[in-house]
This record gives sequence, C-alpha cells and structure tokens, in this order.
Amino acid sequence: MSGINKVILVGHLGKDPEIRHMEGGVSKASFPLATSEFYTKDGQRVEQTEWHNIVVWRGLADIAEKYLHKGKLVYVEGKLRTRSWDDKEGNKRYMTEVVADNFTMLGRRSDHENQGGNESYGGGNTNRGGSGNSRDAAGGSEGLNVRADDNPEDDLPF
Amino acid sequence: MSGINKVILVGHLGKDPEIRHMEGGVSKASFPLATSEFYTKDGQRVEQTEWHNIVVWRGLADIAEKYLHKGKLVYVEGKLRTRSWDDKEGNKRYMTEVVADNFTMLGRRSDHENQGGNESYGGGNTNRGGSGNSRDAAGGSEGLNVRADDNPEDDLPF
Amino acid sequence: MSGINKVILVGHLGKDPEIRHMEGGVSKASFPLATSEFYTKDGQRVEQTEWHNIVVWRGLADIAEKYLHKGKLVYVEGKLRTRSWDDKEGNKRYMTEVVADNFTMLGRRSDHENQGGNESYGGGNTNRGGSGNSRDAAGGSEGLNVRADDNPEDDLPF
Amino acid sequence: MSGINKVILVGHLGKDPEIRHMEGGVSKASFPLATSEFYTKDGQRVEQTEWHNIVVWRGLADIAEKYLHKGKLVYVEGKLRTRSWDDKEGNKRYMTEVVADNFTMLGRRSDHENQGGNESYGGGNTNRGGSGNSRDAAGGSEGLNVRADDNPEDDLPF
DNA sequence: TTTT
DNA sequence: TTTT
Repeated sequence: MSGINKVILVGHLGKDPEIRHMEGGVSKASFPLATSEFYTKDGQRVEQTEWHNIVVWRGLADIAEKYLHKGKLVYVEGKLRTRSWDDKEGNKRYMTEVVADNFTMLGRRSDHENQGGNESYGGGNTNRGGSGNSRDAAGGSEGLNVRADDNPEDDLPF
Repeated sequence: MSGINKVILVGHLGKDPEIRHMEGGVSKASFPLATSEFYTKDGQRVEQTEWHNIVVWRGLADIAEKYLHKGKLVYVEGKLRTRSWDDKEGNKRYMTEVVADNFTMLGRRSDHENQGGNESYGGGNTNRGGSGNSRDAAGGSEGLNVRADDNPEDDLPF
Repeated sequence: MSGINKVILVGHLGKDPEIRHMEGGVSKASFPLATSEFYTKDGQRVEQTEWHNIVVWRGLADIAEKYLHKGKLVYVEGKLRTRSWDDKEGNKRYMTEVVADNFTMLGRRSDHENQGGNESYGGGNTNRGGSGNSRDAAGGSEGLNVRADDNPEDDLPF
Repeated sequence: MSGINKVILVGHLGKDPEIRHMEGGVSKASFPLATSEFYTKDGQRVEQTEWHNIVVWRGLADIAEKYLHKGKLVYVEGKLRTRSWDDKEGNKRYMTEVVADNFTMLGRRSDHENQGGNESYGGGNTNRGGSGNSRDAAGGSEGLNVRADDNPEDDLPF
C-alpha cells in the first residue's frame, strides 16, 4: 500500500546551493539546511542545531540556484530518501537526504530579492488550482514558492 | 511574503464524493471527511469527531469520484480556503473548506480496489522526480496517490 | 479509529492576540493569521490572502499574549475545529478555527524580542525528549517555540 | 532562530520494536518503518520502498513496545536527528533517525487490538486541550494516539 | 525488514 | 455523515 513520506523544515541555508548538470540535461541542486532549537539546561540557554542535506531536481534546482543563498531562511517540503553504498573498506554506508518538492522563501523581501536587477518574476503561469482564479504555487518578488511538479514551461516564474 | 497554508488529514469519508462539472469543463468533487480522536473522561472513553469539507478540482476530482467512497480511509493533503457571502438576512456567512492537492488511500486493498473491474491502473506517467528512476506521485492497484498538479495526460494513472 | 487532523501555517498576525480568562481560570487567546500566496494572472502579479482564526489555550495563551504581536511572522501547528450554532434567524452557522498546540516565531530577533526588557526566558524546563540532553520544545530569546502539552509549571519558559 | 524540523510518515513496521532500558531508567524503542510509493515505468508498475529508522523515548517507548508490531500500519510524527561517529577506519559515519513524538495506529481494529485480553485502555487522562472538554491526544481501544510530551502518569492510556 |  |  502507498504510504506517506513527508518532511517539513524551516531553517537557514548553510551554504549556497551547489548545482550539477546530470546526463540527460537534468539539473540537481543540493545544499545544507540548519534547523535549530533552543532549550534550557541548568539555567543556561542551549542551542541544538540539526543539519539536513537538501536535494532539489530539475527546474526547481535552477530556481534554487538562482534564489536560495547562504544564510537565507527557507521553508522546505519534501521526502526522505536514504541512499546506501559500500565504502572501500566494505562497510555499508548510508546517507539520508531530503528531496524537496516545494520550497518557499521566508523572511524580509530584502533578504531574497533578485540582486541582479529586474523584478519581473512571475511568468506565464497558467491557472491550475481551481475555479478560474486560484493557484497552488506561485512566485513573486516577495515570497517565492515553487514546486517540483510544476511544468518547466509555465513554472519558472521568472 | 508568501506563507504556508497546509492541512494534513487522515480520516474516513462520510459520503461518496459529489461531482460537479463547472463551466469551462472543470470538474469539482467534494465530500465530508471525519477525523476522530478518543479521550477518556471520568473513566469513560469518549469519541470526538471533527468533520471537514474536502474539495478536489480538475483531474483529481475525477479520480476522487472513481476511487473514493463512503467509509474509506484516506490521507488528504491540502490547504484551507474560507469562502464568505452575505445570506438573505444580510449576515456575513463563512464556510471553510480543505482544497486537496494530494490524497492517498489507506487501508486494505480490498477496501479500495476497482469494483468495476479491470486493474490496469498506472498509465503513461513520465518521470519527473529525479535522476531518471524516481517519481513523486504514483497510482497503482494498491495504494492510490494522486496530486493536483499532475498533468491530466500523464496523470490519470488509469 | 483515530484519525489525523493537522494544520501547519506560516503567516503574519493581523492583530495582537485577544486574551480572555474563562471560568476555571483557563486562558484563551485568539488572533487572525494571514497566509498569502502570489500568482500571475494576465501578466499581473496577484496576491491572494487567506485569513485563519487561531485559538490558543492555557499556558500557551499567556505566551501568545506576551510575545505574538500584530505583523509578526509565526509558524503555527494545530488542528481544525469547526463550531456550529443556530443564529437568531434559525440558520445553522459555522466557524472554523485552528486550535494551535505549538507555535514558533520566525523572522528577525529584533522582531520578537522582549520589548519590556529582560531576556531571562527559558525557565525550569525539564528534559523530556530523549537520552538526557535533548528537548522537543524550547523558548529562547531568538526563536520561541512552545507547545500546548507543556506543563504550565515548566512550560512558561520565562 | 528556532526552526522547524518535522517528519510525517504513514507506513508499515518492518519488525517489532526493540526496546532498551537506558541508564537512568529511560526507555528507548526503535523499529524500521517502510513507506512505499508506486509508479509506472515502461508500462510496469514499480514499487519503491523507503525505510526509516524510528526512535521513541520514555513512556512512548513502552507504548510502542506494547502496541506496535511488525506489519502494522502506523502514522508517525517526529523530527529528524542525524548522529555521527568515526568508524574504526577513521571515516565519518552518519545515521539519520526519526525521533517520534507522536504516533497513531491506523488500519483495522483487529490489526492492533490488545491480543492479551482486556480492553481497559484509557486511564486517568486529565484534560489539557481546551475549555474543559477537549483533548489533544488520546488512547482508546481503537485508534491509539500517543505523544511524547504526555506525562507518564496520565499518559499511559492503559 | 513492511504492505499490496 | 465516517470509522472502531
């Protein structure tokens, strides 16, 4: 039976996304994301940071490369994927990633606006969400929300 | 700034989905979904049921009509949408719905298999999720998982 | 069978929380929260804002009153609850709320620090989350994360 | 700033939970959970299963040991936690787990009822959720929903 | 190692 | 109006 495998994170990028162009022209971006919590132990405030490996494919990868930068606050939604391989000592190694299918920039507009210049984000998106005037995913000059399933043609909101 | 508006439900359908074909050929399905919790009060087990109005658009609506039936257990993911209007007494009225963009049937296969007959679900889905062999959303004879953004052509997994 | 009824929102408060002290000494805070999305229609960027009624009970209500203010960006996790009543015209009226059991302030520290002065948040929280040094929920001078289930005594992190 | 680190899974246990009693009397249960998706490739239905390491602490661990068994369908909510260590070859090794703070049994009652006998689950839970008659988490003879934050005394719903 |  |  089908199951559910969903991850929701809000955190800051530890580095700029690193992009790779795979065979077949598929793009893959990856970056570390930190989620911190604070608790109090013996009267001291303690921060505990968890690091996540985020992976983004295809059109989303290109958007990630362009708009997500080190230090930015971002909401990420995706699924867990654990890869395994045998290392040269013959040990089974595991690496768990969050394959993002949706992300949204949070924080001040000035934190994530298009440094390069123009602001004409938002392209020829077609309406898919409802009765003629709603939409599921959108990109704008403040708040950038993009999804893995979006069709490259009408998706790249820029 | 963009925000996040996400609802995750697991519950049973109170009725079969009701489908309407809107102007423009858009389909809309709607059904009530019950989520129950149990707690103990004064030594008695008490059930508290919450009812949700679920709305599904377009291709997903057709899938909902075909596969979701009264009593079935389903995972629903969507967003809150509150509509308002003035009633004939001039009062502002509100109605909150969950606009689903993804659902998955849970429970036994016998609970949700295609009563009508053939099992040849799973169509010409193209790969969109990754490096050539993963996929985000899938439909199959057990476990039906569908999404609002899917392209009707490669989406209807049947 | 038990179900799941979960709401996840990230948005801005439309007003300061309004607090009420119920019979029995229970506190209840409520406030409107806006989640916006942007989409492009006919070449124009359009914002669509959804308003949610957030309700917070008990110790969390007091924290909400103290730290959440109009305009602040907040992550809210909770459940849907629809109340109904008959209005004076005899119509059935419905009102859907999000009963929060967890919230976290997002955004700049300067956006939500204790204006009054001291920073001695984080009180006698006991460790509940793990092997002796982790915690599920925490409050701090940046990033305030609180939960409904927390015991008032060790919960009010201030 | 505080972040969000949330995982939501629905899947089947691959094994019975394994329980360990740590120093200090803290219990820890762990088990593998499978989440499957189906997609169609070259006309063939393909199943892709992801395995997750679930960890449960304290009172929840004892409940998990008692009620969660191999093959059962369960909803799990928790957070990601990656542990690292150096192996004997001096390589950095990583292991990512989902630390559950909430789970709910799904599926038929017959799938998860108390095989041993009595049904007197539901204990002296106190009301914590609201205005005097609601509750956030509950356990019952059908539908078992438990949370990490619950006080052991009123939590063990059995 | 689950489930269908 | 569901489910157990």
